[in-house]
This record gives sequence, C-alpha cells and structure tokens, in this order.
Amino acid sequence: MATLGDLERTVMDLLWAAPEALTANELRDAIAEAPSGEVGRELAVTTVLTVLSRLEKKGLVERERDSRPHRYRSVTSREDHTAELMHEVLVTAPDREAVLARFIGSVSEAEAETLRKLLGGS
Amino acid sequence: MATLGDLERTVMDLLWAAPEALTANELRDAIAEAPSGEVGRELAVTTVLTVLSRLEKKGLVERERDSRPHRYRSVTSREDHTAELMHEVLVTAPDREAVLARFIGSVSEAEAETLRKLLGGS
DNA sequence: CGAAACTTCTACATGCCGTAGAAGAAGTTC
DNA sequence: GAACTTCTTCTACGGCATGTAGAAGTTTCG
Repeated sequence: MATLGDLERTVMDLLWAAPEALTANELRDAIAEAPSGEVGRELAVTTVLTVLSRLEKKGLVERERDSRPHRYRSVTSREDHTAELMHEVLVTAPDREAVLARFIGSVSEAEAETLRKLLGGS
Repeated sequence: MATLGDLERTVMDLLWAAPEALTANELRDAIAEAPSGEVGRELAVTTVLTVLSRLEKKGLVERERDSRPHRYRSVTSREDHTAELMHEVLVTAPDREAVLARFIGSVSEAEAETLRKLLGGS
C-alpha cells in the first residue's frame, strides 16, 4: 500500500492543487506559506527534492527531466488516487458486501444521493 | 490513521475470524498453523503479547483482564473497521463526489448491484 | 570562465514494527 | 508454603520508512 507521511502528503496536496507542474523551489515556497500547515515550515530545498524523489519512486509523481529546473507533477489526480486507495481498503475484507453496507451508512445523504445517480443506469 | 503491519494484520485477521476471545497462546498456535501465511512462523508468545498490547493501545483490541490467561478480542468487526477506514480515506479529499464517481467505476458489477439495493429507498 | 542555481549522494534522527529475553506476579502442586 | 509452572510486563534491538539537510557534482548564464 502507498501510505504517505505528513510531508509527503503536504507535497502531494500542493501538486494536486497546482494547475501546472512545479519546481522544487516553488514547492518549498508553497510549503513555507502553507495555509494548511500551522507553523511556517522553512525547509531546505534538498528536503523537498528528497521527498519528491521518494514520491517518484512510489509512482505518485513524475518529473520533466529535460526542462532544467525539473518540474514535478502528480501522476494521477487526487480523486483517482483516493478512489484507488478506497478500493484497496475494500478488497482487504473477505465480505465486501458487508463492508459496503457499513460504508453506505457512514456517508452523508448528499453523498448517498450522488451514488444513486452514479449507479442509476445499467 | 491506523495502518497495520503484517503481523498486526495477521493477528487482527485471526481475532476477527474467531467466535470467542483468544489467549496469546492460542493466537501463537494459530499463527504457526496459519493457512494464510506461507512458512510456518514459530513466534515467541511474548512477541504475540507485544503485538496485542500495541493493538490494544491503538484501540483495535481489548482484553479480559480478570480471566487469568488474558483473553483478547477485536473491538470492532472486520467489516466495521474496513468501512471506517474507507470513510477515513474518502474524507481526505476535498471533492468527495468526484472520488465516489471514480470509486464506483472500480467496483465489480455485483458490488454495484449491492450498492443499488442498499441505496434503493429514500 | 566563474558564479549562481540545480541535482544527486550520503547521512542522521526518530518512530513504528517484528521479535524476543529477563524479570516480576500469580496460580498450582505436594 | 516452597518450589514449579504459567502469564504478564518491561526493556531492548535491528530494520525500514520518513523528515531533514549538508557536501559534492553538474548545468546554466552572464
């Protein structure tokens, strides 16, 4: 499974939110002024690069190696990634139907409505 | 989040499968003859006890302290736990509806059918 | 070419997990 | 109740993931 640490998560959040691929420096600055984090985290750029390398190794991030300040982007959207994770969790249980039953009970009415629409056809 | 290691997972699987609370020794034996694992793992009982303590600290397991060989049981069913995990994953994303849309696409037809039934009314 | 920017390598601390011995507590047997 | 057995708790160590970053090597720009 691909479990992320806090900093890794922060970096992914920024990459997912960004419309374009970002450089390590841009990420460093974004983390510093992070509205999500509490204290201003002044990280060294190498720290960010290390995290990005690890995320790349995990297949979550890819980089443009040709453009000189390498630019990093997420491989999948946050939604795809999250949905994939949910599915991975689901299949760990033998009785998936029972899990889904509980799961349905935990979502909001709005979400249930969404599901109904999505499942409508077929 | 409550991410489990391999041994922790094995122990939880056994506790979830057991109809009654188990002692550390029973668990040790069950792990040794584990049909799930590959090689026979002859663990020391203290190892199992340590794992159980950690699981207890995580709130996944509780024990009967009065009965002398303490007996351990899972606090929640595997289905509840799994559904809870799925929900935790879901809420990490801001756009839950988009996540659900992707998620629906990843489940089997049988599971989709189950969901339709569960969502049926209202 | 020389400085500035960037990347890669290497490293260390911390925390979680697998694993278990040593020591202490409790129940069991004559 | 003293010795023996059985359990539990404490402590510990090695490995791996992660946060963090300096040192050294590479590329770019003026």
